[in-house]
Amino acid sequence: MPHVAMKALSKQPRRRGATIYEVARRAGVSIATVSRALRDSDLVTPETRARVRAAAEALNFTPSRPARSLAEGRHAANGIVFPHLVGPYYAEVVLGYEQVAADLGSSVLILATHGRRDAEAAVLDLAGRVDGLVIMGRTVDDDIVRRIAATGLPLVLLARNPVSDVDTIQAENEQTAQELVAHLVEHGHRRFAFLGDPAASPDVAGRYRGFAAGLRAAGHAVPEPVPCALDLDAGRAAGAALIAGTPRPDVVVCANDEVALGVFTAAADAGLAVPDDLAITGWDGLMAARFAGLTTVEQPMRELGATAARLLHDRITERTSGATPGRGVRREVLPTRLVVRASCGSHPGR
Amino acid sequence: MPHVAMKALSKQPRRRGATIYEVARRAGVSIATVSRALRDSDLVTPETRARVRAAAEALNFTPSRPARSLAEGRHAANGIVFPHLVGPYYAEVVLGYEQVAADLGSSVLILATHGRRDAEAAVLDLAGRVDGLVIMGRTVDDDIVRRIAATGLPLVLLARNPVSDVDTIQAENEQTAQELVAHLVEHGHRRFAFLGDPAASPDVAGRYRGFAAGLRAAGHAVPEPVPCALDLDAGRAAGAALIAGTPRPDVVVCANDEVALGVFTAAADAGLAVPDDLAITGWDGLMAARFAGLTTVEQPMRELGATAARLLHDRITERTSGATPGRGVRREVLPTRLVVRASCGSHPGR
DNA sequence: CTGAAAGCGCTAACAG
DNA sequence: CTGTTAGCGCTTTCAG
Repeated sequence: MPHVAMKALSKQPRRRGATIYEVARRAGVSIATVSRALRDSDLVTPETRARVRAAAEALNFTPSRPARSLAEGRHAANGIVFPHLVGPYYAEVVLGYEQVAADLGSSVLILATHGRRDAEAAVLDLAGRVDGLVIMGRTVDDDIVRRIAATGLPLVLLARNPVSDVDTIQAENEQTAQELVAHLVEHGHRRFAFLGDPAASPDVAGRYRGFAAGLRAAGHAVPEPVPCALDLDAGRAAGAALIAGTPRPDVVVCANDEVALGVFTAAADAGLAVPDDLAITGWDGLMAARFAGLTTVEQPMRELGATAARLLHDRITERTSGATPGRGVRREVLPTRLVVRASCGSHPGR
Repeated sequence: MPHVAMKALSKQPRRRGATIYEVARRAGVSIATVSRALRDSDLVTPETRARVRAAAEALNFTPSRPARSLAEGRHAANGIVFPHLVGPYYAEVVLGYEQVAADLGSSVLILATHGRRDAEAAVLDLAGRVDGLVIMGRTVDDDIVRRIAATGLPLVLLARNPVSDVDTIQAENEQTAQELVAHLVEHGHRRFAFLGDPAASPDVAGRYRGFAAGLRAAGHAVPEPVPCALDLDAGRAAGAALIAGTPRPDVVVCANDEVALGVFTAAADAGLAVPDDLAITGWDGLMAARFAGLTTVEQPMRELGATAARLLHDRITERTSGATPGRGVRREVLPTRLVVRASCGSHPGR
């Protein structure tokens, strides 16, 4: 029995809905004409187009995306890889990305690597589904990035250290951190602590560098960073430890807002008043920071994603149109802004 | 000139990286063997497999996803459609979704319809790229849902009213809202206001119904809802209007936390003390609510997404394996929980 | 303006 | 265990 017959017998149709062939038959034209008509080619009579459209509608026809992609050699989709979506930061970045990517006509695929057993394989797989990819920090190693870049897939690194000649977008860290410390020094704080792990993230590393520079500029000693995961619970635990230590710091500079908020909680647990007993600062500019009265550094989370999407799109079209391919690596650093609220010390003037 | 030659002349290769043919040649086997070896079929000698793997690695080969999908008749991907990613709610839901979808072996596509000129077309396009789809409320009309369902694409509705016989997952609204109101009544509040538009979202509608029921149960009159978009700024504006009105309400029950936080701001602007001059409640259980001391109703945002992903996965595999197809529609309602904090009134006992 | 036919790169029968 | 080959559904020449 020829397997063609076999196929006819199988229960599950291999495809949902109609194919271009059925539309063609129904409209009394060839599949080529259907293809043209449906994509507004001007090589089709308005009449024919109408007939084809009617047939397509009647059959509730949608072209098969894989078939289209295979034939066209492109996916009309791009993706973004980030560690996780816990907390507002990555969510905002991804939103900014989706917003412009979709406006630019691409579908967007997302991949959170955190806790994934086989993050590398997942990223590699993703790379095969898109026309371009944004890869954030703390996801996969540089050699994976290199390997993907080697295939010629347009790539943009986000909040991550540059790798060979791949475009990179980051937010400013060092300078604003230094500014923050200068402000804290003005408050008269003397015993500083830094909560966060510079080794775990380029952003945190930058913030710590600025922190250290600011302290040095003021003639203070620079404490070692206190490693801490970037979430509420870790912040609370680390904060409690810091508070219990001797001598207790005057101020703890946290690697992000969630850690800072965790320290807030620890301070409350210990019956300490913020900022008088303990001053606290964060980083990111979350909504929660605002309502907690947390001094922080706002970074343009949404804009980071949006910028990445735009840059990626440029690279993709550049590549397609063969125009000025790879006119030099691009490195963008988006500005951040110190937002002073109550948690860093008393501001009598306000 | 035959177009085969043309092709050879074009600058841009239609495909990045090697094809299965090159790997086959390099490994000295057929493409079928390469395909098998790379997918761990047990119909291949360990030796052969090794040789193929080596060749593939050397060529930095990754199978073309469209080609695979076309041949297999499936995408190994599914998607979720939501209105936007502004604020933590949708982000959490999407995270929960991504988490389990990825664990279950699918790539995930996301689509935010908000502000999209052609949301319907985008959703239809998405539908063509996935093996199954989760559609949230406030995205596209029911007839689009029906149209997609008609193609046989597995579908799950989330935080949205049921449509024909499509599976649906929602969070409990009415009952907990009633419970919330009962608590407020105990506080002695008399003049209630509801901030949010029941017509704009099934969730808000449910909350308003519960609000009304609670008031009725307490023998209070039920005020009309005050329409309000679900974000900070809208909440602040609407809150200001409410505060300026006569008589000023004792308590404003907000459709979500962001609106409530906006009202907080408005109260601060007006110099009113919360909860003594004005009590406020929210809904969702955001991190910011915690730090603002906002009484709210926690809903399992992450779990909503996760549950949707699981249900969708079940439906997809069910369909594929031809097992008990569509064993009745499924409707799940996830529980929510009242979280009392300071904003709803004084709690002397605490 | 329309049709025929050649792929796009891979999977899965089928036949060794 | 491995190779041959027929599609998967659509786009795009190349000829009318």
